[in-house]
This record gives sequence, structure tokens and C-alpha cells, in this order.
Amino acid sequence: MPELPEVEVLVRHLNTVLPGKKVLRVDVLRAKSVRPTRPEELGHALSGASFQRVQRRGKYLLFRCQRTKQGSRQEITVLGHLGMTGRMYVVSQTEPLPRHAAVVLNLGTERFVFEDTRYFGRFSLDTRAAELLGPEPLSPEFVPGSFALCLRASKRPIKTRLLTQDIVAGIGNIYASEALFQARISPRRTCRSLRPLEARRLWRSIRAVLRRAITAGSTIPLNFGGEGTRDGLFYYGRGPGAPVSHTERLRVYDRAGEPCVRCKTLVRRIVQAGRSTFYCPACQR
DNA sequence: CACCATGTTCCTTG
DNA sequence: CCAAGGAACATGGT
Repeated sequence: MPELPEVEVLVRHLNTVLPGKKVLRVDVLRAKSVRPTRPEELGHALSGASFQRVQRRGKYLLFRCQRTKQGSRQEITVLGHLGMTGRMYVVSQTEPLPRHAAVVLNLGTERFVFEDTRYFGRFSLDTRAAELLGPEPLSPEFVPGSFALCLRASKRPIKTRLLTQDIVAGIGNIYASEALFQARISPRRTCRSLRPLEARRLWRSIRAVLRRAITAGSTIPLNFGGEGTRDGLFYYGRGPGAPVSHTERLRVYDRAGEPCVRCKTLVRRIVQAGRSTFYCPACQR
């Protein structure tokens, strides 16, 4: 899925098109995508409501909406998650719906589309998942001392632990490899084996890598709409004028067999907890 | 056909 | 009870 940076960039984009728009009708084409909310429930809550702003928490999107019910204001929050293949965008009503449209909101002349090929994502009234997350890596809540302390409590490999979202939110399979590469720490090290200095270095790398990615994604022209073919460029398709390749952005991810950008040793791919990890066996100890 | 995929949750095992 | 690993979910690309 889109990880924290991709979601952040999407949220910033949606905030330029969504606030003020009113939901005239809700079409749930895949009941699974709104679980555990029932489709009628979502339609009932969201019909007639207006978008105010979109926020991000980890990889989750929070759509803050407002509805006037007999004079009194009612706040409604929809929790969104892109899963592995989700996209959310606003397009004209005349645009044909994609094959895997999961939820469609009629906004008048436009519509909001949540499309999701594999249906791992969500668009739901149940916001509990976002409340169980660890600290936001780019907020002051993410403190190096507490981070180091959390790591001491786990015997798991650091790479798989970064993916659980409870020590820190928003890191996925790509940026876990990237952060460990920048910190020069082997993904196979157990959390508790990290020296305080290494934990601190990882803390810094996590923030630097995520920040960098957000900046890159905000700079490149992206195609947020439904038409764009996903070509790996920051998850979305290219917009007009975007560079041909994004590979410069990621230093180790998906580079098995290529020379390490730092020492030329060949980058290695291993599997941890069923997922690919990429690292340089020489730089990362 | 085989294997791979930017995620989360549930089940089993130790 | 807890932690860790694996399967499941579902579809498409190579």
C-alpha cells in the first residue's frame, strides 16, 4: 500500500478538492470495503453531509464531515485505508467507473471514487483502528527515548517490528528497508540488540526518509485521477512533465543484485515474516 | 503455471 | 497470557 508519505500526499491533494463538497448519494458497490459498517448505515450517515477537511493518521485517512440535522450540527468521521491497491479521487460524473469501484459518492457534477482492485482497503464509520496506532513519526509524540525503550522490549527482528504500527505508525515494507539502510542497521538484528545510539540513529532515519518521500511526492507532478496507470511513481501514475523514473528515490528497495549506492556491495533480498526485505550486507550490520 | 506485489487481521504454535 | 510466524483476504502483472 501506499505508506505514510503516499497517504500524506494524497490527503494534501484531497484537501484542495474535497472541503465544501456535499454528498448527495452514497453507492456502496462492495460491502466488504465498508466493513464493519453496513452499506445502508454509511449511506444514512453520509448522505447530506459536507466534507470539511481530510486528516491522516499513520496510513489511515480521516474524512471529517458535517451535517445539519434539524438545525443542530452533527460531526461525522469516515475512516479510509488504501490497503495494497486502493485509490481515492474526485472526477467528473461523466468519467466511467473503474472495474473495481468499491464506494462512490455523488457530489453533484463530480463524484468521489474509492477504487480498490484487491479490496483490502476500507471506507468505514468505524474509526477504532486509527486509535490503536503508535505515535506519528513526524510529530513531537515520537520521542527517541521512548522509541529506544520500546525496542528493548522486543526480541523480534527490527524490520518486522517496524511494520506492526504500534511502536511507530505509518511505516510499510518499502520505507522499513529504506530507513534501516540509511541508519546502517541490519534488518535481521533483534530490536533489543540495538544500542541506544543505533536506536537514535534509526529514529532519525525514519523521520528523514519519510520527510524526504513526502517532499518528493509533493514536488513530482502526479496523476491522482482514475485514468493514471500506476507505474510505481510514488504509487500514483505520472502527471504531465513527471520524470520517467522514480528509482532514484529508493536506495535499496527492489534493488536486489544491484550495487549498493554507498559501497558497491550487491544489495540482497531476504524474506522476513513472509515479506521481502532489501539491504546491503556490508553497510548494514 | 509459478511467483510476486507499497497491508491488516486472524489463527496457530511455542 | 504473550510473542512470533504464517495464512487468508483478492486480483493482476511478469
